[in-house]
Amino acid sequence: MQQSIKLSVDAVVFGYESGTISVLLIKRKYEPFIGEWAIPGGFVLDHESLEQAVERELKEETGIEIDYLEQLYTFGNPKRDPRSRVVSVAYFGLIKPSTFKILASTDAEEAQWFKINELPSLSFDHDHILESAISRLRSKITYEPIGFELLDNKFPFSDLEKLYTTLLGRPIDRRNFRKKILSLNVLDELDEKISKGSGRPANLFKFNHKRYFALKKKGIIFEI
Amino acid sequence: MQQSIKLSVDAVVFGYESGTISVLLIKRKYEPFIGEWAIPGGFVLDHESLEQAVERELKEETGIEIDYLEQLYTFGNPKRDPRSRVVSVAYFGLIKPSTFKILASTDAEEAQWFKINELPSLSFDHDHILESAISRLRSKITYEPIGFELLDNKFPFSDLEKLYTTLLGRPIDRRNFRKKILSLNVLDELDEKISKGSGRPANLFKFNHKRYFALKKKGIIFEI
DNA sequence: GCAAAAGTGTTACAATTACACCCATGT
DNA sequence: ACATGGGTGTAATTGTAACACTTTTGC
Repeated sequence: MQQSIKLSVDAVVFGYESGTISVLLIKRKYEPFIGEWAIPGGFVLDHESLEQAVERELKEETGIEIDYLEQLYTFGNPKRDPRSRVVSVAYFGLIKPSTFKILASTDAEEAQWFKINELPSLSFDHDHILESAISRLRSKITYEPIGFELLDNKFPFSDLEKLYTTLLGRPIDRRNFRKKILSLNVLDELDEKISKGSGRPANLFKFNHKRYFALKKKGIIFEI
Repeated sequence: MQQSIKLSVDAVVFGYESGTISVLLIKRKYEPFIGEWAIPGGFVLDHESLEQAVERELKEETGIEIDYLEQLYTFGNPKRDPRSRVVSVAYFGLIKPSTFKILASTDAEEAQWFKINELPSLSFDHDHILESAISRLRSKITYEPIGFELLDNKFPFSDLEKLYTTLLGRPIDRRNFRKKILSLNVLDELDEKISKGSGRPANLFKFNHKRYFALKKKGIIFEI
């Protein structure tokens, strides 16, 4: 068999901080679309798994190490790359604010965070990939606790609430939300408070992975 | 760039008839795993889209034309094919009983239906792919009306009910189920009855795609 | 003492569940 | 007339949604 299809991976990485969701993009160094913005990614090496390829490319191009990674979709339109046939397996990644802050401060010209409502236009079919990723994030947050992957290990309840209102694009009743989340019993309340300058300091919470997986095994599912 | 990864597609096709779900498998004609059962599929040609490749392979290997097709997942473990690096984009397909019956009757040795609780062991990582597909089918049926793709255009309500009890693996209250489905207002009751030999003849229903897509646009989602 | 964010309960309403008998046909 | 599968309503329970005031801190 003769086949000249190339295989690449791309990663849409989301970060969250104080009410805004951002995506990590890179400025292309090579043709085609040199100088334009694109989702980080690249060709898969013969010996490595797809996940390894994503992680390698992310590190090479943006210096980042990802906290959460899942496969999104494989884009295989024959014309998606103008030069040759390239099929791309797109991934969906999340990072915690601590990582976000480090990266945001290194004023690298090649990699940059963009708020998801201030996106530049992208090369290839990357607009399309990004759209899929955003819609996946929005819907997934309602039935799996991936939101916690966008927050630090310890967080005040209001951060979680703000994240949800941001992603869902509508206000949430604070009391009902808190009741519902706490009733799942997957958060541990810590003996620690955080103050944000003004106002009453908030208790910190921690997501309890063990308890969540135990619930999941029993078939009890997260739902907002 | 030098890359020697090959790209294939595989399709897990489900069919349903009178209380059992079946999967279409083929007996391999070539090495490796010659003579063993596998999911239909093959290499993607340079010029064709992934969906075209799936449809072509399905037709070549099983003679089938699919009623519903969606991408499942891309399997890229470097060792999944013992001979060389092959990444496979797996698809998930559904056919209606009319198609099912035609195929089931042609006693082709190469392609055969297997009930999902009487599966043979499969070559490559196809057990794994099949597992993913089954779990996708089971969960997807609860939030999207793909069940209708497993029934004929006209069907008695009891067929739908039986399909759900089969897939969910538990009994459903007939009255509640009917109430819920009918309240979605996506079924048209026809002026036609069907008799299954004994018992009261059943009214036939038809899934109304237009009405469903209209609902979906408004953000109202299917849920069982 | 006031501005700012955190924390907390109750009631009305909607959705889900449980449950059993009659109906239309074939033999 | 009986066996077989189809069709139907109501009440109890549970879950969801709406809603406003008090508490703790910084300035």
